[in-house]
Amino acid sequence: MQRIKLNVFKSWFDKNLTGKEIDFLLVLSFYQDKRGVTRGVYYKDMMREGKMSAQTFYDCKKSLTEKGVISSVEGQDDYDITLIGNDFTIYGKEDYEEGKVKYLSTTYHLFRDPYFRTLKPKQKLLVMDLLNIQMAGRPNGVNAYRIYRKNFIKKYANIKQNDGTKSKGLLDITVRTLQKYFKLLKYYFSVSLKNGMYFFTLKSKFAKSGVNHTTENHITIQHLVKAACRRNKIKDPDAKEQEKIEKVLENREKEVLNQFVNLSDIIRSMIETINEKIPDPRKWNRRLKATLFIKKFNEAVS
DNA sequence: GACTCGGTTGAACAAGTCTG
DNA sequence: CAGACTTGTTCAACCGAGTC
Repeated sequence: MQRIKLNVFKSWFDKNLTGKEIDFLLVLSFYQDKRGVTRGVYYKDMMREGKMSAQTFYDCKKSLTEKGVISSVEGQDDYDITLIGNDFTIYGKEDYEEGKVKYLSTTYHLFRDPYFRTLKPKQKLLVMDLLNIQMAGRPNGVNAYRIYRKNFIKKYANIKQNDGTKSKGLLDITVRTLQKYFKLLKYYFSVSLKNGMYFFTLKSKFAKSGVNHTTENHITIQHLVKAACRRNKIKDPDAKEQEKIEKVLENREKEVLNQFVNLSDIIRSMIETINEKIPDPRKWNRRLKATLFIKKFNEAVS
C-alpha cells in the first residue's frame, strides 16, 4: 500500500521534519500494509533503502515518535512501526469510486530518484505538494498546474502584506529562499511564467509509476515474509517455497491483514513442527516448507 | 551484532549587494 | 524579476568510540 493519506501528508508541513525523517517515512510507505503498519522494520534494511547511517535510523525513529508521526513496538532486533493515521481499511469500494479517498501515491519514479534523497526537507515537501496537485484527478498529469506567481509565493513563503502584517506560508521560508528552490523545481517540472502565472508540468520520466496495484500488495507481502524469516533466523530462505507462500498470502490478503495473524508466529510454529524430533533448538533446521506453512496459516485464521 | 553518546563539520539558512 | 556571489550562523547527519 504505497500511499500516504493527504491529511497525513499535510500534517507534515508543521512538524519540522528533517530530510532523513521524510526519507524514513517514504521507505515505510513502500512496505506498510493497509493499516499503515510496517512489520519487522530492521535497521540495516533502512540504512540501505533510505541511504542513512545506523545512528540516523535510531535518531529518526525516536524523533518521529516524539513528533507523533509514527508509533513503534519493539520486535526481535526490529520494530513494528505504524504510520499514524494512515489506515486505509476504513474505506470501502464506494469510497474510492466516489473519490472520497484522497492520498499521495509514493509509487512515482520521483521517489526512487537519488537526487530526491539529497533535497532538504522543505524542498521535498514542496516537490511532493506540487506533485500531488498536478496528479490529483489527472492520472497522467498531462495538464499543467497553473497558479499566479503572487498566490504561489503567498501560499508557500512568508510575506509582508500591504497593511504591514506578516503572513506565514506553508513552508515558513523567505520569498528569496523560495525563489532559490526554482533551480531544483526545474529538475522535476517544466516551469514557465506567462502573464504573472506559473505553469508547472511534472516531467514524464518522474511521473511514471513503477508499481501497479497488484505489485503494491506483492511488495507488502514480500516484506512481511522476509521479516518473519529474519525473526525466526531463517537464512537464505528457499526461493521456491517462499514464492509459494507469498502467492497464497496474496490471494488471502484480507486474512493476512487481520492484526491477530502474526506470520512470524506461524513460521515459528512451522519450524517447531519440522524439528519436533530434534530436542536441541540449536540443531534445528531452519527452512521454509510451504505446505506446512499453509496448514499452520489455516489453523491460525480459522 | 544491536544500540547509544558526544563531538565534528559541511551545507543551508537569512540577509546584503550586484547583474542582465 | 531571476539569479550569482557573499558572510556569519545554525544544526542535520554522521563518525568514532564506546556499552551491552
